[in-house]
Formats: sequence, structure tokens, C-alpha cells
Amino acid sequence: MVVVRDARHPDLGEITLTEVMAALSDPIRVGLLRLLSDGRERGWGELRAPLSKSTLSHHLRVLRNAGLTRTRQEGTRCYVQLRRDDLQARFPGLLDAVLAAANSDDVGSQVSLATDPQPPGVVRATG
Amino acid sequence: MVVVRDARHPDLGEITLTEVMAALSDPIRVGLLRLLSDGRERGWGELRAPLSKSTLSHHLRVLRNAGLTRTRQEGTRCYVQLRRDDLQARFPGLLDAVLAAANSDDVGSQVSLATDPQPPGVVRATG
DNA sequence: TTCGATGTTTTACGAACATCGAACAAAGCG
DNA sequence: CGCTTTGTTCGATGTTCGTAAAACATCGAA
Repeated sequence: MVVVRDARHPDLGEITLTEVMAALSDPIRVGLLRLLSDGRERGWGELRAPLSKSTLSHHLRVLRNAGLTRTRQEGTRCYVQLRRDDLQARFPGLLDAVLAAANSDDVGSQVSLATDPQPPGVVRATG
Repeated sequence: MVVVRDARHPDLGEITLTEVMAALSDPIRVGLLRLLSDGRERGWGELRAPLSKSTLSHHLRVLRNAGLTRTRQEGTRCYVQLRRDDLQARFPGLLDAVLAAANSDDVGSQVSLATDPQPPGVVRATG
């Protein structure tokens, strides 16, 4: 469902280091984080990964529950955003260091953004 | 055995971000890292944790295999040391950020150093 | 209200992990 | 050569994780 029942967005104080580290111990999730690293909000449909949608949903939930991302719902669509400022406040320098490391090693490059902003199967107005 | 057969100390280039993150997703291991954070070499017997020695050995191996620590053997004893410089070279700023975060949250406080340099059970000269 | 699109949750399963006790191995001592 | 000390490795066990298929829930449109 689009209603994210379990969408616990932990408060700053609820974010734990070990949970953050665990969330970032998977290349897919690091790749997702890299895509979100510019702080811009991204649509679920923009995310491309060699995974089933249920698995992708799972990874996004792990990131969300760890406090790394925020999920917003708009109509049928979902949008994800990195919680940059919150993380910087909670664990200063950590996110930057991880992103720098991830970029230098190209971790999670399997994850990408759809080049076409439209999700596949979207019927654009033909007339 | 004291001979650490599986003691793979990965080269700089072999250290991966996700393996490092995975290694640090456990409070015990973060606690061990904190104890080693001053860069001084510590004896196995100095380490106190609410774990069986086999489990402690396991955690130390995870840290070693991830490239976070180096293990040296001297006689019957083993000594562990944090690979500060290597990590700083491989992933600049990462270790410092993690240690700062771990300290601010007191992660892994269950792990400590023996106050008495003698391991427990050591029979000191009684006469 | 029925249908289609979009994600989420459930369920299931193999792999990986944390843990412990016991067996083992190497170094040093007597 | 035995015995002790010091860790490591080997099962065994229960838990968590990554993955996908399928069922479900919600929104928007017809």
C-alpha cells in the first residue's frame, strides 16, 4: 500500500550508530544513498536497481528505519530524501566520510536513476 | 591455537567499505575499536567483555579481516592494534567520525580494559 | 464502484551471523 | 616429554538478513 504504516521516521535521538552502520553495510543501500546524496528528493519510480520491487522496498525501509532517509507520500507516488542535516547533527562528519568513501570506490553502482523522468509504462499524452 | 592461520590482514586496496561498515555494525566490535582508538597495542588478555573467549576471538577476527586491526603474536600472547593510518589513507575521515559518534553515544561500553594488568586467575606469588 | 498503477506486507527460504562449549594447537615451563 | 597457558577452530543452535513471489492496500481515473 502507499500508506506507509510502518514508516517510523526516528527522531534524532533515536538514531543509533550501529543501526546506521548496519544499514550501510549493504552495497545496494549505499548506492541508494549516493543517489540521494545531493539532497534532492527522488521518486520511487526513478530508482533503478537489479532487484524486485519488494526487495527494493525492503531496503528503503531499512534506510528509513535507521533514520537515514525520509519518505513522503504524494498521491500514489512515494518520494525519498536523504536526512542530511539530521545526520550531520547526530553524527557529525559521518555521512560525508561514508559518501566520500563510497564515491571513491564506486560502491553500489548497480543502483541508478532512470534517465527518463517518466517511469516505464507511463502513457504520455499522445495527442 | 596461538598461531593465527586465518590471520589475513588485508592490504589497503583490499579493504572494502561495506565490510568495514558491517564490522562496525556490532556494539561489541565498536567497543573494542574504542579501546584501541588511542593507537596503543593491547593484549588479548587485557580485553574484558561479557562474552565467551571463542566469541571474542570471533569478533577480533571480523575486525582483523575487515582491515580494522592488526594482530601480532608474541610467545603465547596476542596483541591487537588499530590500523589508524591505513584506514585514514583508505577512507579519510571515516574512522574519526565513527569513533567520535561511538564516544558520544558510549557505544560498546560493555567492553573494557582490565584495570589490573594481570589476567584473572593468574596466581600471583603469595609468599 | 470497478479498474489500473504504485508500493507495502506477508510468507518462505537459504545464507550469514552471534553465541557458546568443547576440542585443538602452539609456546613456554618444569 | 608432559603440563599449563593462550587463543583458535569446530560443531551446534537460534537469530537476523537478503531475496522474491504473491497477496494486499491506497490513490486516481473511468
